[in-house]
Amino acid sequence: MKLPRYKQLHQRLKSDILSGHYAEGSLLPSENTLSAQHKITRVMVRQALSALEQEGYIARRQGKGSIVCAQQPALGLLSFRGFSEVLGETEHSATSQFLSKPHATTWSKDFFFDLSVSEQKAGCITIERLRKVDDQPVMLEFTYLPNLNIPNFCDKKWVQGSLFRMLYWYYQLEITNVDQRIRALAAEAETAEQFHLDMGTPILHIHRKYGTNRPNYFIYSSLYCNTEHYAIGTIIK
Amino acid sequence: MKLPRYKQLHQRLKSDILSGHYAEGSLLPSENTLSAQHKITRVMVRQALSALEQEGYIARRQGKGSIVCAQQPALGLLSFRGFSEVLGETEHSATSQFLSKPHATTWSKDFFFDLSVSEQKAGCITIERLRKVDDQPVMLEFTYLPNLNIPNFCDKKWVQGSLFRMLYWYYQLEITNVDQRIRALAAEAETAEQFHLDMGTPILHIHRKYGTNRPNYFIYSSLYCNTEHYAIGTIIK
DNA sequence: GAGTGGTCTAGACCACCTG
DNA sequence: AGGTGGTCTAGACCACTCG
Repeated sequence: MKLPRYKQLHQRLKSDILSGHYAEGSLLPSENTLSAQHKITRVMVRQALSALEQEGYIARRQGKGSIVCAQQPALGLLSFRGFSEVLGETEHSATSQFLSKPHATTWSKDFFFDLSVSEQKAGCITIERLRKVDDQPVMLEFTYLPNLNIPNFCDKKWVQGSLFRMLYWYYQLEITNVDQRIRALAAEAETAEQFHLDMGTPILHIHRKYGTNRPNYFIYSSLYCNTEHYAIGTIIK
Repeated sequence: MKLPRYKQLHQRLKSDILSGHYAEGSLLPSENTLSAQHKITRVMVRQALSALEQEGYIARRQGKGSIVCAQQPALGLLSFRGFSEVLGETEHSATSQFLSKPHATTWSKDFFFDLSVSEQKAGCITIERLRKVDDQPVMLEFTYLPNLNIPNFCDKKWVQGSLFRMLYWYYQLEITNVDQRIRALAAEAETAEQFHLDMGTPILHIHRKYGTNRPNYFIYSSLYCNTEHYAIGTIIK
């Protein structure tokens, strides 16, 4: 089980970018330099860099070099956009709080996706978070991780406040795709309360199933969003 | 302005796949064959095939060959998912109808995205479509194309009922990314009527800005969805 | 065993950017 | 002018699939 050398280089560079060894906006060593350092041909170096480029970690400019990109959240998927932001105004202050400590439980009987037998048996870790923008609660998120091969998850420190970064850091777990179902709902009593809204107010709801680089390991999420003042923005490439 | 040979091969193969010259599920000629036929090295053939693979047109299998994939809609972005489908039941019958013939107009004064001066001057082509699933109206879509370098658009025949396929066919225009804002709204009188719903029912709304392979050419879209019975499903890779 | 894609080498020239 | 990434050649051996 030996990794090809260009994949080794790819992972090495990715780790270095994620750890901050190469700062955002700075240049990676040139292709010739990497080629000499790692004693592989430029063709192989380029294969590693192409992968990094495709994943959005670097941008390559002829005559310049390989520029380390600003890091987007997993898949550039989920971000709030205030309408004021569209008009070029100032940034919003976003915060995130836990409604409960992440904890291991059994799956709900009427869970929103079908689960495999091994997922069923393993049980899940439940994470409940409320996100606020400008002190307004805008997103209520329930995340469910099958309790499989993520030892001591609940005791780990979060990395930069991000679940996905944490999963990569401790378990080399990466998100590779998302399958989601989006609906508009009328707020029920409980969610209405969380958002300080009247019952029946239109609320955005998303069911998500994240695929990962571990075969048959999926992460599930159920999100409620108050989109009265902020829309959900997604950029897809 | 000469295209690199591997890009020529890439485009040639893509056209052949889209035109049905290579059927879905069949094999492309082997790398060695393509290399000999086009008198370029295998390295360059592989560069072309990698691009096709990344775009989702082919899947490569060691020892087997390059398999032509089932063609997904642009970016695999927008599809309706009935909940019954999740339960493994039968397919739904989806139809699409024009509420008006595509026509050239000026932009609305309070258009939902900022427009460049050249876009403003060119005016836009407006397309109004209503999509139904099982005879239930589920999506009302307004699409706006800047009237720039798409001659005789309104006279063209649609290709397989798809706007994006049509744009590729006549103008080699491809969608490269999407920036969207999603909200839950209370239905207004007009949309409520289209969907046969009561006013105030929660409705999903999406503003989209599509990027293309033409620099500074964008396509805009405003969508209303009734998600009472069907959720919007998106798969992102 | 023949053919496929996957990995890899050691060169070359060109287009572009920056000092 | 020197260094960067972009394009390109002509080979090689390996891992895998299939008949």
